[in-house]
Amino acid sequence: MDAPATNRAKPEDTTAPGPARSSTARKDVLSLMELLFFAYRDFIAEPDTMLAELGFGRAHHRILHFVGRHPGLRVSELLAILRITKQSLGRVLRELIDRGYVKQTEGATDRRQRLLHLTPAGHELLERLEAPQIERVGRALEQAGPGAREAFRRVLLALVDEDERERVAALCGLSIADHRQEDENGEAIGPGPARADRG
Amino acid sequence: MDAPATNRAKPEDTTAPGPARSSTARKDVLSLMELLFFAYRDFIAEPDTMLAELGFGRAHHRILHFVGRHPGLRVSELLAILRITKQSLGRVLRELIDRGYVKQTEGATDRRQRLLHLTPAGHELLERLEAPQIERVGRALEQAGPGAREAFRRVLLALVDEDERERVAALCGLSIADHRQEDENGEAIGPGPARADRG
DNA sequence: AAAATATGTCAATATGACTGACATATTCCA
DNA sequence: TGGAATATGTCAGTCATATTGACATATTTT
Repeated sequence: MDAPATNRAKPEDTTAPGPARSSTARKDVLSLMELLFFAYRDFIAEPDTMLAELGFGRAHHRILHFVGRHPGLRVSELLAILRITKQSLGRVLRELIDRGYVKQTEGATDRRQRLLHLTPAGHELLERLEAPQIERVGRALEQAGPGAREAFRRVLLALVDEDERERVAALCGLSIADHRQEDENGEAIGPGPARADRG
Repeated sequence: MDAPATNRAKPEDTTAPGPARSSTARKDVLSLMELLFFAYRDFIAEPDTMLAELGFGRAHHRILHFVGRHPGLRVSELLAILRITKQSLGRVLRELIDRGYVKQTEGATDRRQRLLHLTPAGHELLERLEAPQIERVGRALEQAGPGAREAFRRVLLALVDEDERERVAALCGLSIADHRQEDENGEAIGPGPARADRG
């Protein structure tokens, strides 16, 4: 299709403070932003359909995902990750608990904490929801060729707010310092400044 | 740009062997999916804040973006891109028109069509909204090193539904066949099958 | 002239956000 | 020990954005 470094991009004049982008480079970036929109749009389409059939929404999926991948997650950590208020989380989490997809346990050292876990039904549902997404991403990485995975990862991580990057990298089990932790206890996940509420 | 509002999927039919993923590769992919969430979350945070101050939402930004980049876009094309119903688009587009950010012109050859354009105020607003995003993406690409831009582009494009990929590539002005068109007339943008309504 | 197309609009409903206020249990600290 | 801080939950009201369904109008196609 095209040579790896097709110079549609321009010789990258990095003169001024920050990326002093030429008009061409600017359009390039805009194209990528658009493409990111389309990729994301299609990336969520399949689980959205399944969720709708269950009377759930995207918010439920997000919770299932993060709880599934980080068992023992605390409510406050989940709030920080999703960047929503506890009131917003409240109803959605309640539905998941009431319908038997998520369960809560008391914190071992701090009994105020509610540590979140998936039930077997929760694991099953999450697996069903994400199977098409895993398939899609896996295939995309293959199609994009060798090295694309790493480059993709680096760009995504660099898109994250700088002051959040380290925490996100740790949460996702990615490099930066590559301190992976498969801890059952939420405390390994992040010292979370628990913004609790915004108002 | 922002979070899509999709609500339907394609049958995708994964009959073929596909990527026979090992448990490790699977976790890798899940990490990337998580990272995509965080990247997207931070990517839209800045414009969201600005929009809120104006009494606008993400939907307004989406319209401004696509109209801004593809002047003369028809309503039906915009619907196909956003994958929403005309009723959903209706109110938001009306607000943008009423407040002087978007204007409509009659189609030259088909007077039923409403071709969409930004007013000078619309251009200004869009520029303000996207400046931080352009900055963010540009910086991320630089930080990710040479070649990252191309790899990122390839992965994103491969994430798009296969049967939409060519149209998306054309719309974004990206390779595949590299038939770029800077047409003032929306017809160049896509033969759009204008699904109009779902109900 | 009838059918199809492009667009617009009214109405009712659902989801997932928000702010604000307040309640409870637990832990920390002076 | 007792008050402050923390972690969580919940009620109430509002907003933005999406949905389905029905229908209206102008224009083009057949």
